[in-house]
Amino acid sequence: MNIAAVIVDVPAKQTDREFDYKIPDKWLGLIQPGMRVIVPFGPRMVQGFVTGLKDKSEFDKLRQIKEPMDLEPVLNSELLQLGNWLTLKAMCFKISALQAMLPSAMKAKYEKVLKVTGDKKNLLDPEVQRFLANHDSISWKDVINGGETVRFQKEVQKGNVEVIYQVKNRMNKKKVKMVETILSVQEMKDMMSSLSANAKKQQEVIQYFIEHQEKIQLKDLLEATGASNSTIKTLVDKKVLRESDEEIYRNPYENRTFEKSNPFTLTDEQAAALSPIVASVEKDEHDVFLLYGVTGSGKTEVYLQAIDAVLKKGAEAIMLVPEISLTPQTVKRFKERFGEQVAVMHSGLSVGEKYDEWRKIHRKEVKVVVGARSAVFAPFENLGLIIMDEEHESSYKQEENPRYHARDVAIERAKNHKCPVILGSATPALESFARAQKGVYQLLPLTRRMNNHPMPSVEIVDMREELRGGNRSMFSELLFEKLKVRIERGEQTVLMLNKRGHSSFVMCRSCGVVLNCPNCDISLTYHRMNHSLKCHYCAHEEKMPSICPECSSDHIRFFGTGTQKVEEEITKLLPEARVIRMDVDTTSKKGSHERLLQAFGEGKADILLGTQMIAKGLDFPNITLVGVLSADTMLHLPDFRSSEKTFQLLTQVSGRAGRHELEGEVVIQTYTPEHYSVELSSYQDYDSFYEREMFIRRQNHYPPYFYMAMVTVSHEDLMKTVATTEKITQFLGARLSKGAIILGPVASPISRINNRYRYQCLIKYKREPELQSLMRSILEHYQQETAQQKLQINIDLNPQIMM
DNA sequence: AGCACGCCGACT
DNA sequence: GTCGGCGTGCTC
Repeated sequence: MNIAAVIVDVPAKQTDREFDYKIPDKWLGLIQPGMRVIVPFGPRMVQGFVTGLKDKSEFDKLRQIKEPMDLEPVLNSELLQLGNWLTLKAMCFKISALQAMLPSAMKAKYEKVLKVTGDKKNLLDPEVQRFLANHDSISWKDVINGGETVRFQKEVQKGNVEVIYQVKNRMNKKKVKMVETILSVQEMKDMMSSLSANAKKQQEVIQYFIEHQEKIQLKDLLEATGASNSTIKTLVDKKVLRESDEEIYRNPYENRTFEKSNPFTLTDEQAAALSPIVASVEKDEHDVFLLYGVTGSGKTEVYLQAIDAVLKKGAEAIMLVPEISLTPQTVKRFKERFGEQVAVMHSGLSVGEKYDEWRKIHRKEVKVVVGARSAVFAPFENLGLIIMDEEHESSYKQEENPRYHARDVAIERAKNHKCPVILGSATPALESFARAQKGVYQLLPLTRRMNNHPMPSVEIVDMREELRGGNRSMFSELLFEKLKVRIERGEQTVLMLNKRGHSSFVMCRSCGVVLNCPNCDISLTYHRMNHSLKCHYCAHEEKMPSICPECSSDHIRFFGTGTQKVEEEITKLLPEARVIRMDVDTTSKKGSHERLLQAFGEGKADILLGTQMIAKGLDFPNITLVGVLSADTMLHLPDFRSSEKTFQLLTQVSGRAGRHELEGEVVIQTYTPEHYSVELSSYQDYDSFYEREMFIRRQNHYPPYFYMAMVTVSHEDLMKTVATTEKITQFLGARLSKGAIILGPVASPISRINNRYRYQCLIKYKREPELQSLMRSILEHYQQETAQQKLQINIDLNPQIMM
């Protein structure tokens, strides 16, 4: 077994297969499947994953593995197999699937360095010598930036300079310097007397080690003794002390303490939901449970106790939460119950912190991981349970390659491990609820709120009426009155502005022109910070004009009610109200999300104003009013799921009110009060919504009645884009069954991004066993053109967003 | 993806 | 006659 099959880090169709390498004798037995290695590939070095070992290769001129990057496999056999599954499911390259399962810190960083060969320095072109100054190596990037490529290439040809390809980890293990003594106490005491009298600091350090023999961090030792680095160095040279580097974990929760919490007594409903889960955990059975519980019904406690059962049998659990709700509140509940056994994975952590949390899992130092989408790949080997909270959330679908849905991955992994999956939601995705109805998933309902708190009362305000009544502000009279009362009573309010759809776009009031991005067919967004206009799809940015570029009128201004504008209006109307605003602007800095929520929780504000990000996971006892400023902004998006999304969002945000002793009220402002998703969300009536929406889905042949696949084609040339999409559409039309519905080619809802036109073709189908291979052959057919970046073809086998 | 190789046009 | 443009094909 001295040959390794390796998937190299070159995401291209032609290299999307195993390459064989000889394992050098010194690494024999050490190199295992699942390890990352550095291998020569053509003229350069690349990272690769060992996927298998063998004795023979079809290929006879094998090259050798240069070196391993890991001492132990980073992907176990289950994850390697999952990688193959993911490759098929997401139609991505094998390398992309493997890399998606690891923290980004483990992606390779490549550097090309030029180094002067041996003693050839004085043979170099004087210009080259000058450019090198007194270094004997230089990064290729610097050579390009300095415009010296030609001269250096000549030197390379002459053999005066050699090219070195380096492959490095993106992130290193964090290390600290430790100091310890290598002498006995007696030896140190002897030493003390022989030291000269003016070596005061050395004496103090030795005295310290006479009193404490343990290893200590250099930093702490310096602090404790007042000695300096040079003193320590002297003592190291005198062979009194020894310095060493020790790996440590970056700890994002360093300054937090978590008080141990104990399981609560469950309500009858909770207990009834928990028992089949525990039974399944104990019997090592694969089941999918849909925990369908109204907001505030105590789903989290069921999760916690289910995990408890998993830990009791010595297994591990993955707890998935949507990115946005990974607030300290959520983390806290898990850390309080399971203490040091919990690792946390979410985008708020730095690359290094994520890497360290991952290593804790890999080294089996933790048993539970709480994290967003990618945590579904946590390298546990004895998985006992996977939980997906708020399973309807769209953030579980990765919208870039590999386009996987964490729900599918969770179920696939649970099958491999013979363990249950819990999908939890107050407003399940229609696909999930339909499966529960069919008995594919097991439905576990929680119909009542904890301690029998009533559901909040919801009032819908028709904003058209308000306008007719002469109220042109963004607050209806009702909402404003209720808001005033809360402030008088010292209770808290959550105001949600559903900004998606149209944010603060800029329009001329004279000629009606809307300012669009020159590269993308999308309106520019006004940013107050630097008084500029930005495109959210490309990097385009321009100054806010003072006159309309079309008609030169100065009646140009930004529209759309941004959170900033709402905040200004509140300050005008209720100057005494303290407002915390949460949106992309105020939460972009690391940890600011947490800080703002904490401040609100501590009662430092009366109003929490924000976008969707405040709809989930908030659980503060003092919130008695929730206001939705405009419920219907996302209702009219060109997406068949927009009703579902609206219903879910309104129901979720309403659930923020009255979760504790105080009763809650909700005011929903809308221009379409008659729409069923607005109306039914006010009764929190998921079941009726489900019936209504399923009827529409059936009529229009949408999921869950049909599966979907979407092909998006983009090219700089509009005609080429249309023609290619047309060809693909015809190709599929001729080969798919009669039951398949093929829509297209049509322009994407965002018809141009970064000067590339976008067309799409949507396939709705019930059963197409050939679909995957047809899609593969499409990709293959256009391989050359896509490789040259002229053409882009994106295939999503389960699109969540129609853009 | 890189990178080498190789085949054609415009320069010393 | 050579330099350098980019299309073509390969990487164990």
